[in-house]
Amino acid sequence: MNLYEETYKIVKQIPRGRVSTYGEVAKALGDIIASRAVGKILNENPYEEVPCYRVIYSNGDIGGYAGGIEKKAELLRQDGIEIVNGKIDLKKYLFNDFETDYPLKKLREEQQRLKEKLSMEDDFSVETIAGMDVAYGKKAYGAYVEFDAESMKIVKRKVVSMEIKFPYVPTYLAYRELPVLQELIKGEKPSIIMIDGNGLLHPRLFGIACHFGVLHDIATIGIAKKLLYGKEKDDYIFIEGKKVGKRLGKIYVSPGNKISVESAWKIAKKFMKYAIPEPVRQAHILANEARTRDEK
DNA sequence: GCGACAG
DNA sequence: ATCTTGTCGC
Ligand SMILES: [Mg+2]
Repeated sequence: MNLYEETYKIVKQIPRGRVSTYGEVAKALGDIIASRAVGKILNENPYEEVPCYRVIYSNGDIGGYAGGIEKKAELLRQDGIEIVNGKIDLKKYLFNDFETDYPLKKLREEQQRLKEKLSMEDDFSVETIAGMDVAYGKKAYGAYVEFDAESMKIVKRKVVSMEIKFPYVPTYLAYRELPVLQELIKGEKPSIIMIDGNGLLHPRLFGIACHFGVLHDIATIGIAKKLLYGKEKDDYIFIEGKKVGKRLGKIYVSPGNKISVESAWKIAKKFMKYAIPEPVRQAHILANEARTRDEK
């Protein structure tokens, strides 16, 4: 699923003389949480036939335009739309009767379905611990760094790159980064993988670490630098009363698959040298080096 | 303008 | 996450 193309397919439906909003387009994609992503996607619109200038703020303000806001206003006036004091009357001009199959709703349903395959019981060995992360430029660059658990030394490094097909949308991070991680894991079989992002610490209890863990039937740990969701109490994070993660200094550790909150936290702690566990930190550094080398 | 849901 | 550079208003 390419969310860029899905978005262009929707925006293309806005007729001349009407406007829609970033939020309405996001709703047509299946989740209003993607409204900022819609703005980003339209900013990169490569298609002449996709009238991205017909998408404005939900308060009636014109919003941004890569070719300048003045150009956007001019194009809208050419469509016959009145702009009064920089505002457009949405009561009069709003279009939201989109034909769509709500792709984000389908992805949400997939998350719910795959969640059934999750295991929260400890079921792992501790021989090698890998970290994975992705950096972005024109393309996505993924890095895999594997540590030997006893010597704490790096035993393997790997980098891949591929086209970006999905923007960052809160709670759908997996759909942006999973394709890269899938490519990275080919031929590798670490005991445990630490992934930059959340595991259970997610509104649907299914962050990228869970998703990857289920897909590959492997033990995973989510390592997040900021709190996405949940209530914090005494270093533990709860979602609807369920303990889903534990704070480790400035970061949030949550189980992905085949591991408990406590075990995930202990493994992460063992690899703490700076603010982020070494496997993830090294993967982050390596991914950025790959991008810089390739694009700059 | 603030606050706002990982990366 | 990336951009991209100042020292700051709030
Ligand atoms: Mg990352």
